[in-house]
Order: sequence, then C-alpha cells, then structure tokens
Amino acid sequence: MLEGLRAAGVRVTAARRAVVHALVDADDHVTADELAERIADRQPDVHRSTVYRTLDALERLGVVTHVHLGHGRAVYHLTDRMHQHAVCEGCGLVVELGDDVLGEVQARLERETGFVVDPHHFALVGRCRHCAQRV
Amino acid sequence: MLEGLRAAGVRVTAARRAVVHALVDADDHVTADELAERIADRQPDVHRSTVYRTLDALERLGVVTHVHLGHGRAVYHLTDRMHQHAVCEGCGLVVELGDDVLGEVQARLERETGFVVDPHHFALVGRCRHCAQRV
DNA sequence: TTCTATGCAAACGATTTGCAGGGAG
DNA sequence: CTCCCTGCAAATCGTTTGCATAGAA
Repeated sequence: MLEGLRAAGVRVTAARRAVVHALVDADDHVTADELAERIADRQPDVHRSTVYRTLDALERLGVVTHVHLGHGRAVYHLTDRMHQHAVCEGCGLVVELGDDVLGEVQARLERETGFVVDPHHFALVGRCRHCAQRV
Repeated sequence: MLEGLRAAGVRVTAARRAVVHALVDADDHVTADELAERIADRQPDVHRSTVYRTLDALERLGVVTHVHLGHGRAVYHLTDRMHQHAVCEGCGLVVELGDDVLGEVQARLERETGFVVDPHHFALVGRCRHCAQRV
C-alpha cells in the first residue's frame, strides 16, 4: 500500500506510515482523533491536522473511505473492508450491515426518480434492539 | 399552535411568534440560519441563538422536526409535513420521498437484527439524475 | 411578583487552512 | 535542488451555553 502511494506520486513519510499502520491495526469505525491518539503513543509529534490531511490523501487514492455515523463524528476504514452501517442514537452502537441492505430501495429509486443512493457515505440511524425497547 | 405552546406552559413571545410564522410560510427544508434571516427582515433584533432555542422548544413539544441533510446543515419543518428526504451530494438538490421508501428494509432489519431504523432523522445521500451522469 | 426567554459574546467540537520551515525524491 | 509534506496556530461552520436583564403570566 505504501508502495502504491509512491507509485501515485505521493511521498511516503513517517507520519503517513504511522497513519497507514494505525488504520490496518484498527478494528473498524475509528475516528480521525482516535487514530491521532493511537499514533501519538509512539510518535507524539504527528499532529492531528496531518492525520486529517493524510486520511484525505489516502481517500483520494481510493484506499480509505469515511462514513458519517450521525452528528459530527466521521469514522474511517480501509476501502476493501467496506460495508454499510447502522448507528444507534441511544447508545452509539454501530451495527455492521451487508452491502446489499438497500438493494431493492436503491434500484427502485433509481428507476423511478433517477436518484442514485450512496449507501456507504452516511449510516442509517435508529435504535438498537436494547434502546428501542426503552423509548 | 401558539395556544398549544401556552397550554404546555411555554411562554408566547414576539420571537416565538416570528419563528412559528416563518416556519409556516416556509417551503420546506429551511435551515435555522435561513429562518433567522427571514425573521430579521421584520424583526432585526431576534438573535440566531433565540431561533435555535425556539426551534428546540418547538421540537420538544413535537410540532417541529429537524432533518440532517448531510455535512452540517440541518433543516426544519413542521412535524405534520413530515416526509423522507434524499440529498444530492453534487448540487445539493433535496428530493422529497414518500414515507414508505424504506418500508421493506426497515421491516427486515427489525426482524433480523432488532434494529429500528429512523428514516426521518437523516436523509439518504447520493446523486440526483443530473449529477449521477457526470461522475 | 416570579421565573422563563432573550440578546450578546464567548465556547463548542470537528475539521480545514495559511504560513514558513523540514525532508522525500 | 525542488516541491511536497509537516507542525503550529488560527480560522471555519453550525450550534450551544453562561450571563445579566427584559418581559410574559
């Protein structure tokens, strides 16, 4: 992957190596800040803004994708680990969904209105099994 | 509606009257800032924060609902004009959808995982007919 | 009179940007 | 040697909050 960067004319630096490693190590659903914290354990001088800029660069290369889980917080993951998300507004639980949950809806919407839904960029929101009961 | 406020133990003030009128007059999908601007035409001393606080109060009473249309901007509308939204990430176009678009998906998700989707709080994102073509 | 609602300014959280210096190629 | 990348500080955007006062009931 780092070689891929170099091939794309992007420079490979210590900060970028750190971001890539942190991403590979991460269980999914990491925020930029969480990544920055984890990186700071070993490289305290990697600045938050660099993490953002690196994530941005990786995203433009197509190897990283971000998802909005609701108010504010966006999470990042490797593109090849792509899947859809549902977020509980009660407890914040993130449910991973198959890539096809919206299949029929997407198809019908496109056929009828021409609108092409991007099911990955924003999570579905709602209430998980537990929180749904105590509303 | 204003009487409803009074009945709920909430005070009816000039600012609140203005917000309610602006909401009623508005074609859907108004941001808090847009409301504040429109109100400022006639009552320049109604502060943005008051608009936010009033919308919040109206929302707690159940007569107003807000929807997140993507990055940042939230839009408000009267609860009885409720419907689902799809937003184009290319041009910002807001498509109004019936209340049932996600019906099957919602049902299946709840049956299989217990997750109850709230299809109103966040819009579906994607690309409208026109923007979908030039990607 | 009482206590909620308001204006103002300042704080907020997540992210972005301008700048001058540092380091990859 | 050239430019991209970085750290830092400051700016941004949408929204919220603390405060002392105006005003609804």
